[in-house]
Amino acid sequence: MLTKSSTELVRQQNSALVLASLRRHGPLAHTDISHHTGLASATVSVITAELEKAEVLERREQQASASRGRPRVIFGQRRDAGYLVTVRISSDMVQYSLADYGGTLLDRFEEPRNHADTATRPFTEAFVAALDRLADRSRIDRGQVLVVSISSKGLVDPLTARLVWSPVFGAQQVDFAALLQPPWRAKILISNETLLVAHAMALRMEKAGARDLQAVAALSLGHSIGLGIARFDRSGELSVTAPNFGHMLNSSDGKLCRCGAQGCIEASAGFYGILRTAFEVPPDTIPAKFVPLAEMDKIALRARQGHRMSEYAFRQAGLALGQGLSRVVSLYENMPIAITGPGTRYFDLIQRGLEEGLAQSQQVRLFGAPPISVVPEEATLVLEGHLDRALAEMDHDVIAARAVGE
Amino acid sequence: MLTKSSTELVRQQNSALVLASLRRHGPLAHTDISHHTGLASATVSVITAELEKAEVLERREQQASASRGRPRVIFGQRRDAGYLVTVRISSDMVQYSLADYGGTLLDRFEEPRNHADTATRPFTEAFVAALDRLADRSRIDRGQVLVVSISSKGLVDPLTARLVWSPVFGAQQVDFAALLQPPWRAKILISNETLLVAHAMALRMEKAGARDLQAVAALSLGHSIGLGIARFDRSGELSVTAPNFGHMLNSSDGKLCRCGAQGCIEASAGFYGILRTAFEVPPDTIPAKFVPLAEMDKIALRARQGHRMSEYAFRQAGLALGQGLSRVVSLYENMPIAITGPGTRYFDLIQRGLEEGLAQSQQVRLFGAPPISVVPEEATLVLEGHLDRALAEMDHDVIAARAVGE
DNA sequence: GACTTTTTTCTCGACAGTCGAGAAAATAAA
DNA sequence: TTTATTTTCTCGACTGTCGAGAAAAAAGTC
Repeated sequence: MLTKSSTELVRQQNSALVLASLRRHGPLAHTDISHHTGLASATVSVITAELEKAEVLERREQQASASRGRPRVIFGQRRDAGYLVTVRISSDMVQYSLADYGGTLLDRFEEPRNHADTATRPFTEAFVAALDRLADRSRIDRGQVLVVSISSKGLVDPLTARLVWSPVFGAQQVDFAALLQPPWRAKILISNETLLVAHAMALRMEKAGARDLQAVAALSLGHSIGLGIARFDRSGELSVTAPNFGHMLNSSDGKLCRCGAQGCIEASAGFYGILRTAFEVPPDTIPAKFVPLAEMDKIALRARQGHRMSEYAFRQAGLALGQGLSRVVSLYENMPIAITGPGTRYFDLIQRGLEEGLAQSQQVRLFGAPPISVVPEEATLVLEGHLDRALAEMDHDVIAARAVGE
Repeated sequence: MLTKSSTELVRQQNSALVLASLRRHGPLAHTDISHHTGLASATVSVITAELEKAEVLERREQQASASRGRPRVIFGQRRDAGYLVTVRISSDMVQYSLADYGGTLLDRFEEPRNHADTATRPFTEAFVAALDRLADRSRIDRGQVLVVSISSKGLVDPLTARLVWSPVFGAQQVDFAALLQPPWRAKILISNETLLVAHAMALRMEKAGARDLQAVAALSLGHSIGLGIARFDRSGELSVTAPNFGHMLNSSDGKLCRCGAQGCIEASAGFYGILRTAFEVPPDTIPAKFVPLAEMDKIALRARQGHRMSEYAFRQAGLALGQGLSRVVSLYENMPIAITGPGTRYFDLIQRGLEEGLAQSQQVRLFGAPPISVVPEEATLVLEGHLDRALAEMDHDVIAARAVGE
């Protein structure tokens, strides 16, 4: 159902536009804002004045007044308007970061995890302690942290802010919102990790000036397989999803996946799947909990030296990925695909199978194979995604707060 | 990118809201419009007055003034505010319908097609002649037809209004816009047939009061296999797509599809695929151009009587569909699935395989199988979809016209 | 150092839109 | 004929955007 519009919503939309253009282009002068947003100068004045009064924007003097004329007044986010924490959960460590409203990283540390340990209790305790540590070290009032953005591999329910299924905790759910007691009042965002990568890739490509960009997919290769899809909807807004790609049925080959099903893509293309094939272990063997990169490197080395079974294992992984991606483009549309994650270092071994798998479908035969790029720096992308989503959320809240009179 | 908002856009949005509520609930009084849209009474007055002046709405006296008080003034669409034509192209016939702005069907006829005939020329000539015939028979000025909505199975490019790949014309494209010479000024809409079914199903379910409805999929079974997905996006608007489901890779079983690829779902689950398996024809045999329903009925009869190969053929079809649907819910989300098309009459033979195929994926194991319903009246649904899309387009144009001062 | 030029920001009045309250209209019941 | 009831219509207040031009603030010019 459509909803009614009103003059107040107009202001909200346009305020959001001003904040968004400041996010994209950095601090801007009145004139530039007007130019980027398409709003009349007078309108920009009213909006910036309001955001200034709300202590969200601040004026900065222009450093070198290059040209003559009245000097520009540059508006920028007040860094202390709020803070955000990002938490990146992976199987072997948890990374905590603190950033301000300007998007500047203030603090960061990692805590190793024991991947054998699947209990949630030690984790939740460490989580609360880590947040306290972040706040204390930077001397930030806990109430000033407005968003905590959490990412993990696996399935996520953004509405209830819970992990539905993760490789780390399985089906055990963690209610993050309940962990943050009163001095804390942050909103919890929870996202699939590869969703954040796709989000960041879409931002990068948009910034790089890809004009007719419709959608981008990110594929993360590692112990598990993740996919994120970022699409610009009709209204031009970015909407990202993390389909259950790793556990989508690939083929009824009986390969046991650690999720308990058989024939998942991950059972062929995840590190444990590659290892199993390379060592000719029966496909219904329960998968290894964790495969160190060093172990994978060894298999890759053998494959590059011509060892048949190792070569075959990587090729089969590529095939499963290619077939899976062909299904993605069949069910969505052709879109550029960015491959990230630790598995990118074996891309040479995977590529052939991947292309072969892609080529089998009508979609690819008709429209050609989607452009594939390899972007190894996954961690950077994840952080970019975290920041953009958390800051957008904060902007949104700032604007909504005006309505109830803050 | 977000776009700026303005008071004019507010009026557009709210006018659209009024027209949409009139579409959903039929002719309404001032008070009811206000209630349904949430707009203030005064606002409704201004909007209806404007639409009345634009000759889009008309006042109708209330028939039986049941209660006392000032009698209500009912607003309804002026039927003569514009007309639309729907064209449904299928392999054996083309159906033309004419409807008015109120959504009432005025005329309809069908023209048989020779399915052996894949040339576009005879078709385009018949198309133009049929449109002339519709206009003449109902004595409607050609300029009054504002939308021509065309549907076919296959892949469609809505932007250029062309069929990209259809079972009827293969890769030959038809430029419909070029066919309509000046007295005609209708806008061409072109949609995949099953997309319209999904659209109509979403409308029906919304009307039936499904509150938390996120998405619906429609699966059409016949000589070819079609899928449509209708989703309510964040803004609550319905967005529908027609993924290339029928030609998504199912498995590398070497079954030749009529699209030229191997292993498509259609090659197992389309009528020609079922026939091929039932008759134990080698899977790389070039598929039959057309399988009469009577022929399929015979195979189904044999299957129901226990003939092993026929039973197996249907079961394999179901398996391919189930596996395909499991991939759909893995890549999108769990959603109700409505099955339509001539193939629904064999649903009893397909069901087991379908459920088996679905059950293999983690998504289904975690969230359960999506609810499946059988809705045989495909033609009705297609028309409903046509009407809703065409009328929405007309409403949209009416409102946009105000901006340039009509 | 006073004036001019240039550039930017700020301010004002006009215009478009929504909203709530209450007046006006139109009917049935008393 | 009057009253009660229901609906539509109208008016003034409020919020918002926009264009034009005034005001501000610097550098250049004589």
